[in-house]
Amino acid sequence: MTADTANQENASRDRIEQTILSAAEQVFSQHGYRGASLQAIADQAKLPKANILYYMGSKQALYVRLLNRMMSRWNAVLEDITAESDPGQVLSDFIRTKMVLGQRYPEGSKLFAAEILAGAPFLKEYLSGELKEWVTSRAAIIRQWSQQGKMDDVDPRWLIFLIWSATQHYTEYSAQISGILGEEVLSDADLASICEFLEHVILKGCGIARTPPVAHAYL
Amino acid sequence: MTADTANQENASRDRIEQTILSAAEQVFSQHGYRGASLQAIADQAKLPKANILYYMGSKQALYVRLLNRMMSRWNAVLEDITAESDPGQVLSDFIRTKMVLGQRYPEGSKLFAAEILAGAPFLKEYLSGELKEWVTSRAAIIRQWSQQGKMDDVDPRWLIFLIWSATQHYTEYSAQISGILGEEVLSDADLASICEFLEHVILKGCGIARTPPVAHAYL
DNA sequence: AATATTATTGACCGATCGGTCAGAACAATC
DNA sequence: GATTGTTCTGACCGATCGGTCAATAATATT
Repeated sequence: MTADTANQENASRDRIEQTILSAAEQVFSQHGYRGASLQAIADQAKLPKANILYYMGSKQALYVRLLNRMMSRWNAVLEDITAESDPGQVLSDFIRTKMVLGQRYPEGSKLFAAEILAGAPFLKEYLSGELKEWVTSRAAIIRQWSQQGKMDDVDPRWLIFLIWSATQHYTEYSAQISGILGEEVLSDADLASICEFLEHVILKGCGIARTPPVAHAYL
Repeated sequence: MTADTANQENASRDRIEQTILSAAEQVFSQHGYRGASLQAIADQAKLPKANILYYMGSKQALYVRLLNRMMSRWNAVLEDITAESDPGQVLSDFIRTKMVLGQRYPEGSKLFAAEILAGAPFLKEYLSGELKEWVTSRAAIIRQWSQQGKMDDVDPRWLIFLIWSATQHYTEYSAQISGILGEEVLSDADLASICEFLEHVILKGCGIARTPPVAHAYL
């Protein structure tokens, strides 16, 4: 096997795997792990069912792989904040980043939500390990901001959960939002309006002076 | 059938139906409509599978019945607000009521969430009908509050969604919250702290002067 | 006591589940 | 062109799916 053909083969394999992962993400996110069937995933990917198993091994392996892919997308968020950071800037970015991630990977977000609803059987370890550390360390920094008088003395954990829930809501409850607003998908104007609202309420609610308004390219 | 025996029979029937509904709510809320099996529900209820179908007719009928029961619990929320109401009092109550409802009916809340995640196949009509009207009418009142200068000029729809998401989060993501906090269930002190936080941030964030602090019995 | 009604459930139905496997089809190496 | 290795997939497996049904048991009505 030459380097050329190896690359070609791998590229072909990658393309097929991406097709399967994308199809599986849709089905799993809608119906959860148990509710999803390999046949439904195969239909979505327009491949024979046996082909799915040939590439992914098993239903569980496919599911875990999707979870890991989604988790890895979150690694960069709020990675480099310090006690000296500007709370307004950081929280603004946090809100916008989470909002963009949700809009960019709606199926991944819903997949995560379904996993949590089922009691997080495959993510228990991650939640009580990595994610707990993530929250603890960020909470410590936010507490320092409060002590420095940069913001009100609120419980940082509840603040993080608030931003999580508020942003996640618009992807996971998209069916509800659409039904209520009467729009099939949120327009860019809606998204901008929502970001603006969340920043206004959360920053003001935490007693943070807003950083000078900059024109954000949030999508 | 005498009146006495009729009551007795109906009481017996009611008790069995409640057992089934409760068991089904647990299973459906964890695994969604497709992921739930009648056998799992029967095991949970400690009844033969055929008995479930004898009382409920079909899987779909059982599911729809659960959805309706959950929806009916929400009917009273924010029912009697007017342009003259005090925003601080109303939003405070809204936050606490939603928080209590989520804690009181965690399985029902999760059931609803799973239905929305699946694309709301059984609730599309409700969302774009009753619920849309509910939101529209409340939004109109909130807008009047803004015009009267009682609060900032924020989009009332985003405000309603914010309160929904923030409160719902603690029931639907209970597995995540537990994992991160390292507590199996939220303590009463945690709940009080969360309510306090949400009121502080949301009211202040909307420019609403807080109503004099009253000792609330929120659970 | 006899009869009618309702409640209960094991056995079974066709369909679908996740997963296996043998062999066809295809491509790379010699 | 023969050989080797990889990709692909129809056919099949036992288990489970939602649902039916006939029988039995229990209860009401007469």
